[in-house]
Amino acid sequence: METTIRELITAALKECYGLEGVVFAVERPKELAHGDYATNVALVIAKTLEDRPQACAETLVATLNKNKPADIETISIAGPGFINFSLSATFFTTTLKNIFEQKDRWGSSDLYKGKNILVEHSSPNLFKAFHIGHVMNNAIGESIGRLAKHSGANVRVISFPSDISLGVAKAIFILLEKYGEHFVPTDIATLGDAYVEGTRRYDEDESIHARVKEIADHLYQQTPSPEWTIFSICKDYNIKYFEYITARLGSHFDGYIYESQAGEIGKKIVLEHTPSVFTESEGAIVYVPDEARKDINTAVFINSQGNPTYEAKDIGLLSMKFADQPLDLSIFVTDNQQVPHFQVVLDAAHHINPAWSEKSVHVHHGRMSFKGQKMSSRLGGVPLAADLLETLIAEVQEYTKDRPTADAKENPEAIAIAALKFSILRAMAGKDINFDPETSLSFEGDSGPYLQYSTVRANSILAKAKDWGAELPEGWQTTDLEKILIHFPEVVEHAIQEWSPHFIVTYLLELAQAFNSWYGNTKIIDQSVEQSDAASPYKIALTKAFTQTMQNGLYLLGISVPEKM
RNA sequence: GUCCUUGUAGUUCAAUGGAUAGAACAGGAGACUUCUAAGCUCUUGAUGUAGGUUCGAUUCCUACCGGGGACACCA
Repeated sequence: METTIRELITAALKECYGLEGVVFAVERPKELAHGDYATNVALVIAKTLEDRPQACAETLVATLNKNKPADIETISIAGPGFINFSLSATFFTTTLKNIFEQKDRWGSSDLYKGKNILVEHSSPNLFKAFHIGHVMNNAIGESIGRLAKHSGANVRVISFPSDISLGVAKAIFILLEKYGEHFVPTDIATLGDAYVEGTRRYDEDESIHARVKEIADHLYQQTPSPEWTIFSICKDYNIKYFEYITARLGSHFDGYIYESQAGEIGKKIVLEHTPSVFTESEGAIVYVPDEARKDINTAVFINSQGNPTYEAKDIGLLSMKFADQPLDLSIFVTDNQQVPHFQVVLDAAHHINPAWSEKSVHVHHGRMSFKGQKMSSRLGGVPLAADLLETLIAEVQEYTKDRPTADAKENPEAIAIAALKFSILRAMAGKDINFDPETSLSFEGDSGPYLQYSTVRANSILAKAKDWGAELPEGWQTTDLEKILIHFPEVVEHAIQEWSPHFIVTYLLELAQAFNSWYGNTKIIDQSVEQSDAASPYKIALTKAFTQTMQNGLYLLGISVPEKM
């Protein structure tokens, strides 16, 4: 519909003024009272035409009215010269029918139809605990992966685990010392603790440096040794744990690229492009950006020992990503601390293969900060993902305890995860999130559970409903719910264009509020009467359209809908 | 010091340069013999400071102030 209106206006501009190529907006007005679509075109052209915006609007509206399709009811002028379009009732019923036909595909777009998109997110540092920061990355990455799938593209989702590093060598040192060479991990905490302890010991005790470096060498060279054996076992264990925890959060990965693999390839590529792209400086291989680029730092790609740094590893990663398949888009998700790093890497990569930088999209999110002492008193330190989930699940169970409608067997984890993901995805990615469990993880008001609850309640009506139909009842007054419903595909498209899940969140809140408000004032089915009122089938259809839209939207956020709540 | 980023009610978040800056939580009030009250209705309250660009600025530009981050051999 947006496209139709746009074309209509473009034609009118040409007819009235002979104007072409005017940039104007067609959008959903903030106020529903202002109609279903609005355009600022009159305000835009008023200046070049040296006429009053209202006068331009009047001329345009006269022409628009002549060519008006049946789906548009009225075209009016308002405020400083906006042109507002109100749609006919038939358009809403057509949309409802579309929703029932398209089902799970309702709202999906074809922006990247037939393209190949690779999404990388949730890249863990093996041996380091999966904490709340990873949850944030996972929530955003998972949602972007799902948005990509709704863009018509072939999507592959991968993760880039950091496996071998000096830090891991420190952890192995501790494990060998404490448990000997026949160590077999039985829980994830032991590994995380070893990492922390190793880092501390390395800083305090210089006498272990030589041994730790030897361990690191053996890992890099894959030398048969006790450390290599332990490392291999622990790496498998960590990956299994990573898969377990991300599966609980709703993610699945199509594959992994390990940092150790990327490092070797990256080093080779960097050496091949020295000195054409990279230069030698003080024994290291560095990249010096163009002088005009003040926003990019010089960075070391291969250190003076001849080992690839993080930068070279990312060059290797880029090469591997683009080697696997012809990619149209490569999206990777990290926190914004790494923005400067990737600016250097992509700038350097452009000189090696322009596609690597041109087709890469870096989605960066803010970091979680914690409000006061509350978080630590509740969970202790930086919360691990698993601990946070347990705490939330316990709270959900407490909340649900006295609710007659909730099934005792109902999955409280789905509600806990919804609360968590909502608090992350509601905000525009890129900004830091001030994480206050008391308010951020609410089950009431604007929250994940609110969205779930609205859907569950509507579903329970549908379970009782019999006849339904999208035929418009006589004298039906179009509701806010219908007016909001029709915009879902545009919202999804916007979220895809910006790779911003928060547009979906904002929209679903608005939609759920409209439904709840309508629900509070309307009887949808009347069980006391033998035959429901004449409008009932349509109301049920509307409810059905609502739940379908909510389900599709929540899917894009990685949030599932329970049976009962 | 250089560069990047951010600043909106008491709090957590919205607002492609547009119409009266929206929600939610917290605070105050209320309705219901009704399909799930995690709900609904009403209410108090905000654009860091100073300039500039224009028909119009939370949005763009400049300076300042306050957060966050990066600045060569960690990831």
